Amino acid sequence: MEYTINELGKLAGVSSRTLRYYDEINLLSPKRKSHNGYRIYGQKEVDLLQQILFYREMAMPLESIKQMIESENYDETEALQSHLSKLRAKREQIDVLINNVEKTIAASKGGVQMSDQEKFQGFKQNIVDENEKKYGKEIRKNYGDEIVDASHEKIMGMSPDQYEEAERLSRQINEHLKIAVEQDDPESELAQKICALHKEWISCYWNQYSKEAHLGLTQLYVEDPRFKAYYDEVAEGSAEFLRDAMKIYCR
Amino acid sequence: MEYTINELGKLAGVSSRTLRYYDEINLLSPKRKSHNGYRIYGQKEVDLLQQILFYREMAMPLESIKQMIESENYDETEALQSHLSKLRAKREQIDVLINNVEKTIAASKGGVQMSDQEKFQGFKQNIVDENEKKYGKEIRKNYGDEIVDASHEKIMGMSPDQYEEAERLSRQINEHLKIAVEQDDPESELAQKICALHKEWISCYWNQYSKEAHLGLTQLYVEDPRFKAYYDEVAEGSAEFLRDAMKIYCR
DNA sequence: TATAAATGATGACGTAACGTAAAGGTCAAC
DNA sequence: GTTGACCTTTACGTTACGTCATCATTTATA
Repeated sequence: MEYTINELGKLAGVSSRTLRYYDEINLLSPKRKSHNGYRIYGQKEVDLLQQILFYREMAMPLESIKQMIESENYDETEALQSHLSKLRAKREQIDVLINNVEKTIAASKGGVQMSDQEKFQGFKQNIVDENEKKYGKEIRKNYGDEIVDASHEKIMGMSPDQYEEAERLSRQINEHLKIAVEQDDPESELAQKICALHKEWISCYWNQYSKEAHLGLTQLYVEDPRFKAYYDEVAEGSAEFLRDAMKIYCR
Repeated sequence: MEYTINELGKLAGVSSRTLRYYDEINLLSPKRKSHNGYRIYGQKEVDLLQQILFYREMAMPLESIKQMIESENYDETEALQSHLSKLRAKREQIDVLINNVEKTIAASKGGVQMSDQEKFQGFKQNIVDENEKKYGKEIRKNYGDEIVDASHEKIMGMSPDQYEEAERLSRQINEHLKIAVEQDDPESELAQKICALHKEWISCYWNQYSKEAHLGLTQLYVEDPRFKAYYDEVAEGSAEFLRDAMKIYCR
């Protein structure tokens, strides 16, 4: 089947402007242009648009969608599996929200009290979304979709206590790092303690821990300018220091 | 409890910029400013923010949220009930999407075929969203939340056939209207037939039909400049004509 | 067959909901 | 007494389109 821009738009529930925009940013170009310059979309484009809309539904920025689709190691079936897990996570989030609203109604009716913390249960999704926006591409490139999705699911399921614990660990690591970088000895007791803390910390986000993945992560801290910037903020050169210490720790 | 801007932001999972922006547009202002000009939020603001985030989660534009909250007949419990029904609708949409993805996986693996129509099942949400954006405020003002939400739920549940039927009716009405307005007789057979068709048409969207609501709707067509523009597009003065014909029809 | 209406194209400007950076005030802590 | 953590306002940038305006082409109708 071939479709004109409006036909495809109607089929998929998007405007023709949207399709023109997608063409403009090279996200989805028509199969060909007819002699009069009209955009003609074919079967392949229909399927691709479906994929794109899946990702868009998940609030992924178009730029990231583009990267994903363009990457050579893009596997459609894998992508669909990732969709599924994300959709399931989203449904769970909504269940949390439903629960929250029901609680709120009960609280407004009866005398049941809700803590301010509780009132924002279910909005934590935002953290995951932000994560996706900021680091999505690189992490997914390095670790694959399943791990990232699993991590996000884990965050979503975290209780306030667990979340607080992770934050506390993170602060502790950073404080120690500042001192350790000064001393500049990756073999020192402090450096190795930091590695242990860091292991604890990432275990808050990962489902299964492996030395290889952990070492790979600290390497990513050095290579990715945004992670690097974060650690340089903590202490100049702490990304490199952490990686060197981790090399020793992971032996 | 009192919170500074960052404390509240952390609690609710939004940025301080967001809170400042909400203050700027008078959506959520702090309880008071401390002597040094810092924004201080109190209990009432915490609760209101929770409400706002609920609506935002449903992709409602902030401007509409503002209108809702500001309207005198804003009833918190009622609003929460409306949240619930919307969340449930959203969960159903996600179920449709999950179904869709599973089908797509099956189609890519086995020989099962999927029609292009089917490929975009679940994205229909967009229609509802757009509706909300364009007409949300006025209709909600006139008809209350339950009716609007119920209507949206009904649209979400429509099969492609049903949807096509509604579209067909709409086109038919418009064609007849063009002729009838020319003749300019609201009592004519044609005019009354149009009313019957229009009843059929809105019954596609409404759960329970009433003459009063129907008459009210055609009155809204005359009063609201956007509906009016739509009907003037069909035929100059057709909004008024339709209302006049409906007055007779509803007797 | 002429002409109106629908559909397409390409700019170009507008918008919502913030992000982000610049420039500067305030306050606890070392 | 100055450093660093928060706060302020001002202002420009961004994403994903919506919405004209203007022009070409295609299709339906008089």
